[in-house]
Formats: sequence, C-alpha cells, structure tokens
Amino acid sequence: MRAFYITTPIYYVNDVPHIGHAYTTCAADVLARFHRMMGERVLFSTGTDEHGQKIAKAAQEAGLAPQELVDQVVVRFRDLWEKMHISYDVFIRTTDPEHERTVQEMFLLLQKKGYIYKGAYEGWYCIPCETFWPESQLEGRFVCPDCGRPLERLREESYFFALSRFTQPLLSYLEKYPDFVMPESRFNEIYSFVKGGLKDQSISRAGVRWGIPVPGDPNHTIYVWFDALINYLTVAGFGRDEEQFALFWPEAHHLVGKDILRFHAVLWPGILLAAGLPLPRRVFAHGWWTVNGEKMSKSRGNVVDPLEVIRRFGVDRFRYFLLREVSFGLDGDFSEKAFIERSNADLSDNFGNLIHRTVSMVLRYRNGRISRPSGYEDREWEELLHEVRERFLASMERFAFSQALSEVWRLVHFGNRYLDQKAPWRMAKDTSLQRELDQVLYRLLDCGRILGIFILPFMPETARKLLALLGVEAILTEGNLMSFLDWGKGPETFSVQQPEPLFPRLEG
RNA sequence: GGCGGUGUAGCUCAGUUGGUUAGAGCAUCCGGCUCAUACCCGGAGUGCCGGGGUUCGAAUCCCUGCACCGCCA
Repeated sequence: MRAFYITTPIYYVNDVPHIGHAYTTCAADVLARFHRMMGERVLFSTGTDEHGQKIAKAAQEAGLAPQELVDQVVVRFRDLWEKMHISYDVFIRTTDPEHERTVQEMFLLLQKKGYIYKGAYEGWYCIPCETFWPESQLEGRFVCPDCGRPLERLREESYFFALSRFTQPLLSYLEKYPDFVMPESRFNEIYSFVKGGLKDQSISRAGVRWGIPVPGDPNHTIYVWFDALINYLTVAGFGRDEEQFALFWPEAHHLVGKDILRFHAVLWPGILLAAGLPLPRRVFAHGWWTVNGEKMSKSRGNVVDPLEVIRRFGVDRFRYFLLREVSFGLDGDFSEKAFIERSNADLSDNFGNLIHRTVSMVLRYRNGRISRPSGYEDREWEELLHEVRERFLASMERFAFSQALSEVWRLVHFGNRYLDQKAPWRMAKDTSLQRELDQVLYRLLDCGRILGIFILPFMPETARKLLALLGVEAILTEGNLMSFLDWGKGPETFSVQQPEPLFPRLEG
C-alpha cells in the first residue's frame, strides 16, 4: 500500500495563529484527505516550535514559566485546527520528551560521524535582546534591528555542523531531482544559493537556557532550527518505530512558507545527508497573503483572524477561498470583497444552485426518487469527466489546488448548461418525454455525487452534506473512493432529501 | 552589483515541444430561460511592454531597451 507523509512547519508560539498558519495547514489537510481518499496510508503532522530565547523572554515578560506560556498558546493552535476541520494525525511539540530525545540522538549521531565540531561564533550581539545579528542584516549600521541599541562584537563558543561538506552532494541531488524544491522559481533560487557554496552552521547557543541541552555539554543548548527540523523525524518514528519510519519517511512532503524555505531546502537536506537518511520527496514553498493589498502586520492592525472568518462565513467557504483564489506558490490578497465575490460566484451561484435546482426538480417531478434508467449514459458527460479527472489528479500531484478546483468546476458549468439545454421543466409537461426526463435527472444526480467526491478533500463538511442530500453518504466509509469517481457508480435508486441551500449567497 | 524570473482583455491569470480565427473567471453591454439561492444559459467585444532579428510561420526562440519581482552579495 502506498504511503504519504505530509507536514506543516511547526509554528513558533511567540505568535497567535493567523491566516498564514491557516493557509499552510489547510493545504496540508487537503493533501492528507486527498491521499486518504485514494486509499493510501497517510501520516499528517503539524505542531509547535516552543524553544528559544524569544519564548523565554516573552514568558518572563508575562510573568510565567516558559512551559506555562507555551502550554497556553498551544491551546489556541489546537482550537483553530479543530474549527478548521484539520485532520492531523500527530500534533508534535518540541517540548515533547520523545522529541527532545530524538534531537539529542541526532546530535550524537552527527557528532559520531564527525560532522559536528566545537568552534567559536563571532558576530554582532545585542545584549538586552540576547541576539546575534549577521552583518548582512545590519546595512552597515551596528545597531540592533529590533531595539535600535548599539551592538557589541562578541565571541561565543559554539558547536558547528559541517554543512559546507554537503555543497557538492546537495547540488548533485538537486540536479537529479528537479521536483525536490517547488515551485520552479524557488528551485532556481535554492540551486544558485547552494552553488555559491555552503558555510558551516552554528547549531548551539551558550547563553540560551530554554532549549534542548547539548548532550554532554549542558552549558549549551541546541539551536532552535536544528531542534525544529528534526520534528519531522520524531513524528515519523525515527529511532523509535522502525516500521513506521521505513514506511513514511521516504514519502515525506514538507509544506513551508517562502520565508523558511532555506532551512528546509538546504540545512535540512544537509543534516539528513550527514545522517545517511533519505531526503524528503518534496519541499514546497507557498506565498504570502496580503490584506486589502497591504502587508499584514501587527502594527498595522490588519491581521486576519481565521476564527473570525470562520465564524462569519463558515469553514468551507474559508478553505475554498484559501486554495482557489491564488495558485499555490504565488502571493495572494485577502479582502472581504474578493472573498464574498469568490464565494457567491463559485459556491452559491454555480455549485450550490446546480445542486439545489437538480434536487428540487427530482422532488417536484419524481417525489425525490429516480432509478437508473436504461440508456442514461452520455458520451459528452463521459468524455468530460475522464478529462477532468485526469487533469484533477495531475494538478493534485503538483499541489496545484486552484487548478484542480477549476477543473472540477468544469463539471459544474457543464451541469448548468446541460440543464438549460435539456430544460427538464418542459419535459415534465410532455408525457412522451418521461423516460428522457429520468435520464436527464439521473445524470445530474450522478454528477452531484461525483462532485461530492471531488470536493471532499477541500470542503469535507459540504461534501458530507451533499452526499447525504443525495442519499449516498454511505460511500464515505469506503477506503478508496477513486473507483467511485465514474458514472453509474451511485445507487440503483437515488433518494434525495429536501434541500437547504449549501451556500446561501452572502450580502456584500 | 551578481544570478533568476515576470510583463497577455478593464481586473486576476492560463497559454504545453514555435503551427489554423490567442483562452478562462470576474467586471461591462445585449438577448434567452423560469427548475433554482435575483440564479442559470447564449452572444458581443476590446489584448500578447517598446524596438530589432531568426523562420513559410513567434505570446512562444535570439538580441536590445524599459518596468516590476525574487534570491544572493
């Protein structure tokens, strides 16, 4: 049985969840649900990154112990994922003992293999912020970019990971697997970055207490990114569950924001190569959301709260908008106007209304029951579905969610056009056309059933409602839905319920 | 400054290896329908950043100019 391992980054808990977190996690959820729908073994993980100086400082300011602070913020993430219908299998926290053990194990492994050495880290340091700043971020002015106070040149003992030794192996790997980093523009960036030569990476901090101790040298804690990246191994069962690890690790897919691509596409592969482990199948960097054309920031006060969007518009409208509005990988803009227009046009007018008018006619002309009539097959429908399915699958393979959805909507448009052309309301008045009326209505119900399957990964709640409306929700217990994605795979007799609009139009 | 990318309809974008009259959605205008959530269907449009080149043929390849974006320094 095929396996699929999909991860979100673990989110840093110095921030409460916003639309960016929701975006990545939603996309990961769609992939997880899609691969489950195809009958694969799926492992879907998300979680929180809880160590580091910033957390310790925030806790101190709040008068809490670091662990108390992170415990509080974690609840907000878990709560949002529940409300967004995120079907994660594992919620990992970097403070989990299991994870801390894995990180130390990896540290020891790389040390044993000779890829970790002790050296000194020299840079510009802000004493109040307790942060090192690389010269490239200082623009020639030696003041702290955070607080504006003067920096001091400081030298600190540190453990280093010999990343430079993996420049050539990583370059070869990128050449061999051009799909390793997606989209292509990001691949090019990473490739040229690696080509420029990699530097060894400091992977410990001497002054930071809130972190995982370096094995055998408790004055040092492990650098947050080394700590964080290894979460993907912890989840997969590294050093703990060999069977699970062998199944899922080679099938790992990482979804990341473009800001953290380099850690995932350079440092992380370096660590894995050093450890002698396979690299993930894919690292996909998606874009950012602006709000009403402006960058989202706390100081502007324009941060979109996903809970608020869900409360006002419903979870499936939100999920649909996130994945349909912009093509995955590009930046997008979130605005109420765009949200309402997208939702009304696609979900209410085209999709919801097609279902509604179909079911209404089945109720009106056939008391809600239609048996599969002979000769209901239709070549045009069949050809369209086969093409849509093929292109849908190809799009999903490339994480091209927006394209996948627009493929599905070709069926929706065809359904509406078909209804207009056939005009069943006229057939109903002509006793000689009763058989044809059955054929038309059955095709449309079957189309609704197939739409329900297609949208299941994207809008699970709506899919469930739709399939229940058509009386075919039993299909949801099937392990592999792919074989039901064809004509006539529905029941011998459709028995529909009284319809409520799936997506009432929103007032702008 | 180096490398990479983008520039297509009013707006957001798609255009596979160069091959008929360049597409989609939204917006606009006109017509139709009445099963439906004032929805849906049909039609009308307008367009390949500027300049030069290769070719029987260029949105697609090459050169150049301009504008914008990303990564790096």
